[in-house]
Amino acid sequence: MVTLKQLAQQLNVSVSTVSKAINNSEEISAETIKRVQKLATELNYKRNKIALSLKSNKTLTLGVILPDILNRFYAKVLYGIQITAEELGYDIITFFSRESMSKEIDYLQIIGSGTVDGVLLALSEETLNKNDFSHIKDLTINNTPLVLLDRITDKINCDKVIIDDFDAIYNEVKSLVKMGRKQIGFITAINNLNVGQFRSNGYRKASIDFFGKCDQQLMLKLVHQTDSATKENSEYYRTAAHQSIEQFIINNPDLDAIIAADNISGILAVNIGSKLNIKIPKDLSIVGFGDKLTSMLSHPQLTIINQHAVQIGKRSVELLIKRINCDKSSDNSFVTEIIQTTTVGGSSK
Amino acid sequence: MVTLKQLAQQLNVSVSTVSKAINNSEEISAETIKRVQKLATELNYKRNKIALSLKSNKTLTLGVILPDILNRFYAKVLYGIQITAEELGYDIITFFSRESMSKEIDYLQIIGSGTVDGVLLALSEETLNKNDFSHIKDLTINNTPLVLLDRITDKINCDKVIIDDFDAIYNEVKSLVKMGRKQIGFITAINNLNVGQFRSNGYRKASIDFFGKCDQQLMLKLVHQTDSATKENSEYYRTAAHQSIEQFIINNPDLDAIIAADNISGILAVNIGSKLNIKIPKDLSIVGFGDKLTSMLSHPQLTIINQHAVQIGKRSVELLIKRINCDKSSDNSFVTEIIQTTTVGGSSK
DNA sequence: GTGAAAGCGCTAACAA
DNA sequence: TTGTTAGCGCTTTCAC
Repeated sequence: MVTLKQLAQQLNVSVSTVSKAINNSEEISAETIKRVQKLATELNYKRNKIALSLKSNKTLTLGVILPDILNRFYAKVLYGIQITAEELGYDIITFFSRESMSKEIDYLQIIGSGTVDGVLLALSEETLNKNDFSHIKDLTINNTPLVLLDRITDKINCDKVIIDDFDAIYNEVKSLVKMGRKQIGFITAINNLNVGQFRSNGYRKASIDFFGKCDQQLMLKLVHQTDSATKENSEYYRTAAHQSIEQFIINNPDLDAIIAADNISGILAVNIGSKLNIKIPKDLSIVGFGDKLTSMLSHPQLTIINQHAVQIGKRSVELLIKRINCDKSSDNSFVTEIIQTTTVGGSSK
Repeated sequence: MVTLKQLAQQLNVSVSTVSKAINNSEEISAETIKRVQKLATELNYKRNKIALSLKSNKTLTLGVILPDILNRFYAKVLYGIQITAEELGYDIITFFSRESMSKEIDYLQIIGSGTVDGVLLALSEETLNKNDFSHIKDLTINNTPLVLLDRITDKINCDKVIIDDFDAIYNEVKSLVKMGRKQIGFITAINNLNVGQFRSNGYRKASIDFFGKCDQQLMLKLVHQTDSATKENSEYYRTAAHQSIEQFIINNPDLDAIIAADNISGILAVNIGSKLNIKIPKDLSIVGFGDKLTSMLSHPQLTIINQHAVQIGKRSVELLIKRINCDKSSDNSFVTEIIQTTTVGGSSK
């Protein structure tokens, strides 16, 4: 790595002159600037980011902690984060907590040592279950801006970006009712997450509003312990979940619609329904979470609720950087931004 | 952020004493160490990574450039990278080139300014097409260790990690032949990538070896321009590719096996075959790339060739860090590591 | 056992 | 217009 010092020596000028010339300072004569910059490009000089960070106390780097990158939703979130961060001149340093609280703590420790200007975090399942957020409050003490996304908690005071989980399901039930569906079931494999709860609540409220009651028989709650992300839970889904869903469909022959709260149950339901020779979506309309690709991969096509994951990433970064740049003293109160979902494809168009 | 200086002032000792005490130096008396460390934890002192980097000329950070995180394969690669990097004490800073050469160049520029100790790179489609790698050679000049993974080129001299694309397909054909399949088709949507070519070549060679010829009629090459990653090419797959595959299957009624070179065509083929009321895998065995989850989501189940993406990420990091730590002068020649694929699930077990 | 000083690469206030 | 100096936070050599 060539340094200012080396350039200065070769050109017989001082380091500060070179520095100023590199930065096109008006203090420096046009000629010197030219000489300096010529040599700089020749020697492929790049200003050392580390040194700049030390001086300016800004790293232009954001820390990102996501629970699980193998979940397509978070992959899209990360995509949105990276693209947007880059547009705004920031790098991202990325961690995957694998739904583990201790990993989350480790990563926050690493991040807390001056490497980042701000943190984007989606809480791990374990953290949410234990309902303990002390490790995150350290950030606040350090005055590091934080944006919580998707997996959030009321217990931390910061900017947040979420999707309208409750409304998403509520509106989906409403729309299915409008299309003439008489018995709408609900499957969830994520009732242990707060987003999962919001979705269940949306279903319950809608059931009561539109059918006068919420029949527990129509709600299938799949329960499994969180595996490490590498295992992908695929064994669980392949066996236990598969059977439960099949039983659920068989036990409820009058079902003419199913809403799945997570992105895998929906696809499974389509496959199982199709195996059971049920006409989808004619006799059974199935709605799940996901995106266009998810929808395309299932056959017959699953109707999907698009969570606009990229948008969540994007808005989170925008909020975070705004917070980083805002005057600490002017205590702008924190905002919670709600990204609207939309329904696309399949049967409910 | 509390600094050594502040600790020193509060304790009425010098900065260097504090530094040594924090680092448990033997020069310092046990008592002082205790005093210092007590205050340090009290004030939540963390040594400033940036300052350390500047001093040591090591960042303990790796740069990662992947073409597309929405591709599950690369998501898994990234997962493997992060986990392994963390184990070895490194952070990762992540970029997605979106298959664009200019993005790749931008990112290498950013990375080239002293922020990372080494680079992990899977080349963008555009870079491979243009066959121009000058921007990458800059790294070599800078003496930044580089590991190319999955998408590689002979033109760059560095460590590489790839999967055995040729053999994977070759062996799959072999295994299908052994199971009595008489007419094996091949579908590829990635013939523009070098990995795609390897796979096609594996099919060709195997066809010639086992059937005495390679019938062009049995090879379907899907062509589409690269969209931005957000668009997910889903429109293309939903329409044009879907039709082409359907025609392909209809035009080749004697087909009793299909190998798909990419992870989407295989799933599409399953869905289309099932729509055409073909018994899968009894009458038509379909093999594609992917992982357990992919396989589980298709119905009937796709047989899949597992690329062990996590393993690729893991080995890449290990090679890179080994290279970072090795004596620059001792010119250990570069290695190319080949990760073996395996076939799982579905019909070919 | 402790401290002073130099230096990593850079910028910026101030001096010349 | 150019150069000198100090300092960002830390480590490390060398005095004391």
